[in-house]
Amino acid sequence: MEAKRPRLGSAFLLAQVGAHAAQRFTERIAELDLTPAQVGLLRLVAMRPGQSQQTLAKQLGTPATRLVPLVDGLEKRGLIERRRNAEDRRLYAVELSEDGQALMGRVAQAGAAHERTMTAVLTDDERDVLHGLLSRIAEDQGLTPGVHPGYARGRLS
Amino acid sequence: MEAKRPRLGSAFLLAQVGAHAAQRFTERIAELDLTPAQVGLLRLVAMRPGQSQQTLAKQLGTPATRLVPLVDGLEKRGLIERRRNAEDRRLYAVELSEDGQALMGRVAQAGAAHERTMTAVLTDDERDVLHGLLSRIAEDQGLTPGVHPGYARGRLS
DNA sequence: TATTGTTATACTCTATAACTATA
DNA sequence: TATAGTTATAGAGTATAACAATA
Repeated sequence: MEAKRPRLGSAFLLAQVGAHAAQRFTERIAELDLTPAQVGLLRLVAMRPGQSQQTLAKQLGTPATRLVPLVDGLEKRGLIERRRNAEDRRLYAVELSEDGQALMGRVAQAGAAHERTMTAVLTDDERDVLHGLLSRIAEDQGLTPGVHPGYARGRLS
Repeated sequence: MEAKRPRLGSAFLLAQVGAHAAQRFTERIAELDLTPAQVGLLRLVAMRPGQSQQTLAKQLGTPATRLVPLVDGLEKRGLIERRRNAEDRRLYAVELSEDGQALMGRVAQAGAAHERTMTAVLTDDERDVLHGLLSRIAEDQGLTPGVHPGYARGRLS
């Protein structure tokens, strides 16, 4: 029973390969006892330390209520710290702890290994070309660098 | 407060742009009162008509129990038909109705429009290059043509 | 006994809204 | 009164397992 093979557009391929990439990365960071949501938050906190939870939520496009248990878990593991803002004591200033910074180093290693396996079939030149095309699409589509759109909808990967 | 801008790898860009592409496509087909899960099933049924629900579930990588309400909804709308297999009456033979085939034509139109907007920033030559690179990665990673990996984990996007 | 399809239950996850503390 | 953070509730969606029909 042979299947008809419809022409698959680049948009579908992007969604398909992108979901696969997210899935594989999820498996890798699971070895560090981290979920994609946690890594996304850690990455944002690493990029911009000291922000309030409301600000973080807005940047991730997620309701603030989702951040509370996320921050709770990472704080209990000693990866991030909530410090009270002296000027406005309603606000927290969320920062990475030393352990958190060390863990982000391991996340970066996992990301590098992930990068290699995902693009293993390409030559170095082709990798550069792909990166350039994807960067231009990301910018054209108004995507925030380093922020996965999945946060806005609860679906991570 | 300027942010450090870490080097974003192609793997992350793939996940980010891919999730965005899936999100935008979801919005487009919502105008046809369809979800990504429904479109994925319709596409598979269109490619290989007459298969049983168990076979469909295996190809989508999803538990068979998820297929039941999915098929139910599409059958009630008259888009697909469940016919009993005469040789083995435990099995259904799932097929597209005429309305279902017509709707898939509109889905294809939505997909084409989606394709144009997603790659609007690229030249024709660049579109071909991107399609070639993504196709090779998809094959190298063992992805099934036309099947979005999200089915296997419940997350569609 | 094995397999297809279905139903039922429990579980996870999410958002909405109400609540507390601070401004 | 307005805002940051938290908690509580209810809802949607999922998988696991039990069930009925057919082989």
